[in-house]
Amino acid sequence: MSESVYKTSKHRTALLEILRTTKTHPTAAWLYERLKERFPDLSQGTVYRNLSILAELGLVRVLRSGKTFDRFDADVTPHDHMVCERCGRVDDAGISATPAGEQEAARATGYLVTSRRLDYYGICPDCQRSGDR
Amino acid sequence: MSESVYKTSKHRTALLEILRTTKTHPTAAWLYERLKERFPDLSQGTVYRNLSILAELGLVRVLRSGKTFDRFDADVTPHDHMVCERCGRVDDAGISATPAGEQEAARATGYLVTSRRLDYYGICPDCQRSGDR
DNA sequence: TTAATTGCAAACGGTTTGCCACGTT
DNA sequence: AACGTGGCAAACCGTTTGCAATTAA
Repeated sequence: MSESVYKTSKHRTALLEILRTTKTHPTAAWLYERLKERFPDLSQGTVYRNLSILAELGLVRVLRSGKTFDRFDADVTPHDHMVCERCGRVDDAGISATPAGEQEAARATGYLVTSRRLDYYGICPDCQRSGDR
Repeated sequence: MSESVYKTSKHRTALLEILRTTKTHPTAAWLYERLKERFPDLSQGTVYRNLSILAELGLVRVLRSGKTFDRFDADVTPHDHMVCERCGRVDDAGISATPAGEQEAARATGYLVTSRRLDYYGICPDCQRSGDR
């Protein structure tokens, strides 16, 4: 996990491919199921290992969401997220709004700010429709 | 955990008190240690149970941070956070910046936005000082 | 050949939960 | 008496890791 020179691997390549053609910010479990279709004797460890390598390479973003499990995003350009508090779904919120307060916050706290994450929480259209509760 | 009418409890009261007089956004483990000083035969379950009750009552905010464990905040007014990527420390970022993009994002995605969380990531002053790596 | 990759299964670690005794109302 | 609360320990569950076999370079 230190100075490795990563070799290419079918699994990792396929994993990234799936991630890039998926807009739903999948969980590791979902990716595992999806990838297992192509590699029947795939193990969870492989998925987790490769996700962390992809994240290390900056090819994937880890969204540690409000729920207990992580979600992953192959779109590493800065953008915000909408998190549904009912069903846990995560959508893109479009272009990231004002980094306005960033400099101010950095100055006030003395932090060296390298990135930021903005998540909106609410109810997704589907859950609004299927009303109740 | 549904329609309970909570009774007062020394443990819960003390927990909230500690939380309110602490600016460091403690972890459950830290709170457990702290509270154990006052209640020597305290168990972890009690801390977790009470934290979740306090959260349910809106008296505490759960900051599911970039790290693997949660942090808790008794300041439930809207404000953002600075997360140190080196040591995991979490500070307040001061007054929350304008929710400028919020309406736009809500309109674009169809979400009913109820709240948002803005976290800045970077290096805290201490870690900047103790340089290296 | 050499080091990265994988499957497997056990381990990890923070959090949750079932059980029963105790405390509050 | 009725029911929330707490201690204890086991269970949970997403994730990590050690190991031996496999595979890419």
